[in-house]
Amino acid sequence: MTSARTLDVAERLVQVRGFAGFTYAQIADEMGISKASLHYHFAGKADLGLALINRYRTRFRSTVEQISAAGAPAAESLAEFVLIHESVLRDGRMCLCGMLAADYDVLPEPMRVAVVDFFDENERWLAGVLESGRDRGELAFSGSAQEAAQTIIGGLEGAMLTTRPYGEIHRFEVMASRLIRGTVGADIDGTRAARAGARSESGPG
Amino acid sequence: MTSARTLDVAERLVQVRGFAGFTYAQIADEMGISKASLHYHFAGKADLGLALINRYRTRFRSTVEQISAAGAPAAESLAEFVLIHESVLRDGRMCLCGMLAADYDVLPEPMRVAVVDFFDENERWLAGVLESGRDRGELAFSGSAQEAAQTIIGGLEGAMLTTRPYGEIHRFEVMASRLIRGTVGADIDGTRAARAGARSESGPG
DNA sequence: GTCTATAACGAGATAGAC
DNA sequence: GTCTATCTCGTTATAGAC
Repeated sequence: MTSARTLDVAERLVQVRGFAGFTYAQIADEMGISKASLHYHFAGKADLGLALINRYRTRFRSTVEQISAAGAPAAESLAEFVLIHESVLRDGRMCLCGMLAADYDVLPEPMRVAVVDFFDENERWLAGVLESGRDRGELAFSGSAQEAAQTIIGGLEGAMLTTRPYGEIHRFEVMASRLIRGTVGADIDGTRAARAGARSESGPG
Repeated sequence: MTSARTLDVAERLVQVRGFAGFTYAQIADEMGISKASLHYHFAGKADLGLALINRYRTRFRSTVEQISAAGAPAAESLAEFVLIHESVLRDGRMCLCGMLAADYDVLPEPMRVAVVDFFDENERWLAGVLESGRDRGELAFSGSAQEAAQTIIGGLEGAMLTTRPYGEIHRFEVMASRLIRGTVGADIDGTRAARAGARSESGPG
């Protein structure tokens, strides 16, 4: 249990402060335990960092696979994919692996490999969504689905990166919407509106 | 002179390692002087960081103003804007302010303000290019030029961020090309090809 | 599994000679 | 302007008791 809580706290710290900018002392303080206890669960910062990526990647995978499994129209799946990122940003965080991509040069080798694996995996998943969306005539783009997927993933990471200093989620929404429309010709604002509608209907209004 | 050299060395270190990941000792080593000497020129890390952003911003401004002054077609100006980023990436670096945007939460307040100012200024310049390009019928996009500019700048930052771990500049080129085409309907590959042609003509071949 | 204590190192920063 | 020497603090990490 402590391991999981440690990962929760450390994850947020890395997403907010970067790999070089977070410390065992910060985790320990927040959890109300000692630094030494942390070392029992994660021998070193490199081990903790690697565990963070692996858990993040697994969780991310399960989320996107739920999206695919729903079998919704491509535009809707894309909107959900964007919403994953948006929810992270709403919490004031950068994507874990986006942050670690910035820190890439100071990462221990095993973490570097894991970060690249994360992007590769998401790129493959997204390319699959784009490919089948194009097959069904729901999406339109030239060239390979892989390239389009790279463009979307990079664009979302950049949207998070440049929005965070402003603290205005609207910035991200606008960029993501234009990015998806421009890259594969899909409109995700419909899903966003439906979501907002669903929220207000089920809300205390 | 030492101040300028210090900024050169520190700039690269920040672009590669982040603000929390670079140290006075690294600068001093590389320059062959002592840490104490650095403190004579820049009292603290916060002062050095602020000086870095201000110089970067000034240099960036002069570069983009040269682009506008050339009065080339919008697509060409956009290609030049992309090439600024590409040349940074070729050197294995992240955009200075993109990197600092990742480090935003650990930056001293004056640096935070300067980072946002940098993005605001470039967004204004780019929005101007897009607006006049649309007026002349060279570009096509819906909504405000400001939003389109935000999308492009964010997209380029993200393209740099996600390309750097792979070390394959081609990734960036593909993303940038798609980003510009998708956002404002311009093709920058023409300028890229012309550049490559010019290079091979003037080269030793 | 958690603790206190501490080691070992590197960080930013300062004093004062030259 | 640059140096050596040093300070102080924070960092990762370990030892060993409980």
